[in-house]
Amino acid sequence: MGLDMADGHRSSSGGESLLFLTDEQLRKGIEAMFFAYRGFTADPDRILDGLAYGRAHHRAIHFINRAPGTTVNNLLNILGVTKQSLNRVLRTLISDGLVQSRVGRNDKRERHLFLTDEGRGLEQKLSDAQRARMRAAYRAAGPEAVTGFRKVLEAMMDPEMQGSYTRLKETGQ
Amino acid sequence: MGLDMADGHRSSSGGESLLFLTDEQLRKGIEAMFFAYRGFTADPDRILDGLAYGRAHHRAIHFINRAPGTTVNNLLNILGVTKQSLNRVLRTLISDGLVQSRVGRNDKRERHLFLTDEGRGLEQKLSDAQRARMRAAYRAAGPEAVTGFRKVLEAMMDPEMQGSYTRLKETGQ
DNA sequence: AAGAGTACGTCAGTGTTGTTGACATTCCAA
DNA sequence: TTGGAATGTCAACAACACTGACGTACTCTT
Repeated sequence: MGLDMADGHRSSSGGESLLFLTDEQLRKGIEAMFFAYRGFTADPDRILDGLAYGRAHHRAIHFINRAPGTTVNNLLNILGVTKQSLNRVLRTLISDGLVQSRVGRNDKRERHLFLTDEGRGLEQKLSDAQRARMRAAYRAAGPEAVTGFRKVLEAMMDPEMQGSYTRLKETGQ
Repeated sequence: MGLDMADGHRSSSGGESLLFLTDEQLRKGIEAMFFAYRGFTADPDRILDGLAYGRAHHRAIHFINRAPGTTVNNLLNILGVTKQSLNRVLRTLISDGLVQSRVGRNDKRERHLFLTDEGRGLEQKLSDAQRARMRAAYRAAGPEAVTGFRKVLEAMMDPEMQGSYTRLKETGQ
């Protein structure tokens, strides 16, 4: 009961080599996610530290760049935070001249969000850093590993988020 | 310059199929990490919500369970936060009777940390939830994908954290 | 034209989690 | 035994999430 956890899934029935589903394997995966996510955010965090921004600003900038003209509501769904929380971030980005907010043409209640040149500048800096690490990891692991990596991550998302992810992947709108 | 980013790595030289290193592929990986991490923490977060605890408490409980008798300093290095931040979390866990802190025998400055029965109970509940999602993802993706998944994640960690990860993996202390 | 509903912004209050700074205790080595 | 290093604790503060309530502007339905 101490360290060795009940290992209820080792070689259950069938002869299908389900060893990769043991609790030990799963725990390794959990810890790998934890440590890897730290590395994943470390480089952008260092850049943001100098400025008055945080991870929340990075996320907003990333997705506005990804889907220019997106509405506040849209962004809200993607980021999964409250509008009050997002608003605080957007307010600073807009007043600092990194993001521009335009009133909708069809529906004037909506605000469409765009990066300014300055905003794109910061986005580049951040995503260059993040891509560099991702590229190194991809290169070290090889193409097949990358396929598996993405497969597992997609299966780990909440279904609605799988939707957001796929939609972004396909259309970019 | 809007959506389609400069794609400086497509089929560079050699004939080695480096298509998996395009900026587009990297960006997909980045977004996959973002959405997947949300799913990864969602289930434990829901459980913690009811109690007065957060993600930091979960992390502490996880690694104390993983390495019983670990010192505060040890835990500090693994978690990558300041000792003051960890201390607040430990204080509530100890006063709530989930964690026990014993003064070191050799070095009385050190505190060795253990889960109580109650602490182990919560740990089980949390890790059951997290493992269930991980298991579903693993099963959906298949064994080869899992190998690739872990490979990429390990390459993404900071080197020091690779150390912590491997050490945990091998010895379990 | 009136009323209901939607999209966005804001104010106020709260909780978790990170930070720095100051400080007490303990150990070890000069 | 004294000074420095290691370890852990307390206090105050900042970032960023949350809820709840409200105001404004606009759209859609009847």
